[in-house]
Amino acid sequence: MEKKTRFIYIDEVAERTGLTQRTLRFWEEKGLLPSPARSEGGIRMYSDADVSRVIRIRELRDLLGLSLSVIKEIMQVEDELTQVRLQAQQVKREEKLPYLRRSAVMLTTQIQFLGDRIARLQALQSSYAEQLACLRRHMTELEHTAAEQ
Amino acid sequence: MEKKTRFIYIDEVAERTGLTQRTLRFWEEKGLLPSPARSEGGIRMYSDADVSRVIRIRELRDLLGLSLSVIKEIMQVEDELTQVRLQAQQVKREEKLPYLRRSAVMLTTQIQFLGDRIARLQALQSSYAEQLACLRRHMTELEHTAAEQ
DNA sequence: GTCATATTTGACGTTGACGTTAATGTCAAT
DNA sequence: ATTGACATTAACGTCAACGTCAAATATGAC
Repeated sequence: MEKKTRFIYIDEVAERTGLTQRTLRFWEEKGLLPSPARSEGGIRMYSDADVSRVIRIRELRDLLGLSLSVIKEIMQVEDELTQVRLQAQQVKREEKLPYLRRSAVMLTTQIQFLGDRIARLQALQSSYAEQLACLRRHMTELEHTAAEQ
Repeated sequence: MEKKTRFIYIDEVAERTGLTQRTLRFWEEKGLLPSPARSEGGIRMYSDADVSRVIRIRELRDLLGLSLSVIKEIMQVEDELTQVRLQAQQVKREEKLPYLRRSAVMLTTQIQFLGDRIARLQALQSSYAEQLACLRRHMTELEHTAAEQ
C-alpha cells in the first residue's frame, strides 16, 4: 500500500495559497521554495509538503511583515533543523550536538522575538481599548443629557 | 509662566526617532505628517507632539508591517477622533454622536484586528516552543548516552 | 493527430519607499 | 562679513517584490 504522492499544478497551488503563479515562481527563483518535481515535459509538480511550505512563508510575510530575504534565512535554519532530525541515526553524537545547539539558539531567539512583538501589539491594543472605553463613556453621557431634554 | 514650546530641527527628530531626514520629508510629502512649523527662513521646526506622531507611525509600520497608505488612513481616523474630542463643547450632541459612533466602530475594528494578529503570533510562538522542547529532549538524551560511554 | 488550454522561460514594466546628488539658502558664532 | 554646518527643493536613482506580455512547449480531451 504505497502512498501515491498527489501532485498538483501551479495554478492549484496558487488557488489554495491565495498567491499568484508569478509569486510562486518568483519565490522559487529567490530560493525560498525548493525547485519542485517536474513532469517529463518540464512542468512543475507540487506536493502537499510544497504547499504547506508556501503557506508557512506566507504566514511569516503577512503576520510578521518580514522581507523575503529574512524569511529565507529563517527557512534555512528550519531546514537545517529538520535535516539534523532526519539524520538522527546516521550521525555521531559529537557531530550532532553542535547542530542541535545552534538550532536551539535560533529557536530561542525566534521565541523571544515573537514574545516581544506580541507584547508590543498587546500594548497597542490596550491603548485602543482604553480610548474606546473613554469614548463609550462620552456617548452614554450624551444620550442621558439628550433624554433629559 | 508660559509654556515655551520647544522646537527642534529635523536632524534631531531623525536622531530621536531613528529615521532619516529624507524619510521624514517623504512622510510629510505623502500626507502622513502635517507640515510642521517653519522658521522665518523656511526651516522645519518640530514640536514634541510632532515627534510622538512620528514614533506612532513608526510603530504601526514596524509592528504591523502596514503600508504607508494604510497608516495614513488610520491616522486620519485618529485625527478625526481627537478633533471631535477637542470640539466637545462647541458642537451639539446630535451632530457629535455620529462621529463618535464612527470612531467607536473604527476602534473596535482595530482591536479585533490586533486580537487576531496576536492570536496568530501566539500560535506561531507555541509551535516554536514545542519544537524547542522536543529538541531539548533529544539533547539531554544524547548527553546521557555520551556519559555512559 | 489536433485543438484548446495551460505552463515555461525571458524580458521588460510598475509600485512603494525611500537614497543620493546638486544647486542654493539659512543659522549661529566669531 | 565670513565661515562652516546644517536645511531646502527638485530631480533622478535604487531595490524589493512582484505584474505583464510574448513566444515557445506541454497537456488532456476528443
